[in-house]
Amino acid sequence: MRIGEIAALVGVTSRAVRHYHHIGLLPEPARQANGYRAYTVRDAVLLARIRRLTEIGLSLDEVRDVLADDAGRELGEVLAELDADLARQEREIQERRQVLAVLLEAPLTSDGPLSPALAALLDHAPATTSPAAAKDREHLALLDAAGDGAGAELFAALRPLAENPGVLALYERLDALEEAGADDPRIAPLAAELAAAVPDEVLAVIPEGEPSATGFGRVLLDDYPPAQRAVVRRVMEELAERVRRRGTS
Amino acid sequence: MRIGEIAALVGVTSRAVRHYHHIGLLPEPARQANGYRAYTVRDAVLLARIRRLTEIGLSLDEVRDVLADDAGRELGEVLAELDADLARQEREIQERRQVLAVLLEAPLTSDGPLSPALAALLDHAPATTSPAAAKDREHLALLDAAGDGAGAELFAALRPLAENPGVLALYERLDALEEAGADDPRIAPLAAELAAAVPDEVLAVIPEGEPSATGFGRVLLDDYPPAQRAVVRRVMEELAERVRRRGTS
DNA sequence: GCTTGACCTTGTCGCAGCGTCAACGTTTCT
DNA sequence: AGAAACGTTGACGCTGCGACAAGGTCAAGC
Repeated sequence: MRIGEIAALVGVTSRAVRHYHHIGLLPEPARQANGYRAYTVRDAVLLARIRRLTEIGLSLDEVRDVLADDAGRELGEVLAELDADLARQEREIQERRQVLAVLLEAPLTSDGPLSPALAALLDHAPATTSPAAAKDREHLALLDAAGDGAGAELFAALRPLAENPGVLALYERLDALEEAGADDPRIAPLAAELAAAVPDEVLAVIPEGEPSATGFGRVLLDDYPPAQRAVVRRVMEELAERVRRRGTS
Repeated sequence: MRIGEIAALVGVTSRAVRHYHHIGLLPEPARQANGYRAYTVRDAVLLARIRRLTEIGLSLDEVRDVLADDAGRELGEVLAELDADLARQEREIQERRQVLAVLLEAPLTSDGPLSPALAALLDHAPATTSPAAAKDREHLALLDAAGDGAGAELFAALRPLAENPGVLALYERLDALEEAGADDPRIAPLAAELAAAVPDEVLAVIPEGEPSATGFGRVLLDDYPPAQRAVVRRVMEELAERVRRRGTS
């Protein structure tokens, strides 16, 4: 038999047979005078076993192991392990499909899919075209994807703030500072009002230490032009101060 | 932000971030004087969206598509397609696990897993140490894995032959011819008795044409030493003759 | 005898999504 | 000042072959 014949007989491609030779899974048969590989029925039987095992789902390495110690014992182990692996994959797929089902249900935001916690928060926030609000939403989305899962509590704690209609005016006052200098007189009062609007529940979620020391806080500040940055820094300082007072009282 | 910071913030590895740069998924940020990449919050937000999408199961190409036209419309299509794909995978896994369950149930043969049809046949065949019988089983296993699924009917048709206790004696007479010449006088009578033992049901499954013309028949013959080959060839010819007589009658 | 087409040969690249060196420069802590 | 922990580019590795390149071989038809 030549390679095309044995491949067709067993139901694999010639390329696969050569691949099995290359990785030492199937021994190279003798050659004819013209250099063609000359296969025997033994080879075909072995190749057929390889095909059966790969069809079940074994990797070529596992096939090699199973063929190596030709007791049937190892096969049992490998199959059991494979079944466990498939069961795990099945669970993973089901979980992902559940996530997908939720996402397909919800209206699609332009920021891509969000966690349910954040989606709920944004749902309750009023519609606005304020750039500062948009930036805030981006920052929340970033925190959402940060992966540590700590965002959920924060989002829940922010719910009263989102429902507070006075926040819109504060956002507009922040927008007005986009081109202002760091010494603008509007900074101090706006920061005070913003800090006052933050509900106490949020304080419990704020991480310890100076806010600008953590990478996240510093990076957020860098995202703002000078006057806005001054406002945000003051708000963060004020909140940190409230955390300290609360911790000692 | 430097690369390690943005990676930790979003929850991916630095290597992944560089990979996204390499494939053009995430634009390269400006560099600091020392050559380090300097990331902004914009980059982090974009990277976070990438992470959310890949976590859902999108390929990087699909992520690129979704980010490209930033309507939410394409995302819906991609997600639906992804869900369909996952559903398909889930079915495949379930089917393979069912196959596995059958295999784990049955006693493990040294020839590896067999189709249920062949396993049933070999279950009903008497135990023997005859080399010819072993070779026969190998050939059947080969046919079993040949993949065209045509083996199942043949195996069912062979059931009476397997249960025929006289077959053992015939196998032994075939074994005795292992070293014999092609002109041995025992060839003709053995071939006749073997052919007679083959039940009529088998004839319906034998493929048309001269048996030695098909690759499989010729190859099987080559697997035998001369005298045994002569026997097998005569049996095949005899069966072909019976097929013809049956077809015309 | 010559061409055509269907085989065969070895060797290499490609695929998805990074992990993991290598070999080297920068920053930072002690 | 030295070490540890960052950063840089570049390249190979993993799975299981498919696809191509650049030929050599063989049977059949003209």
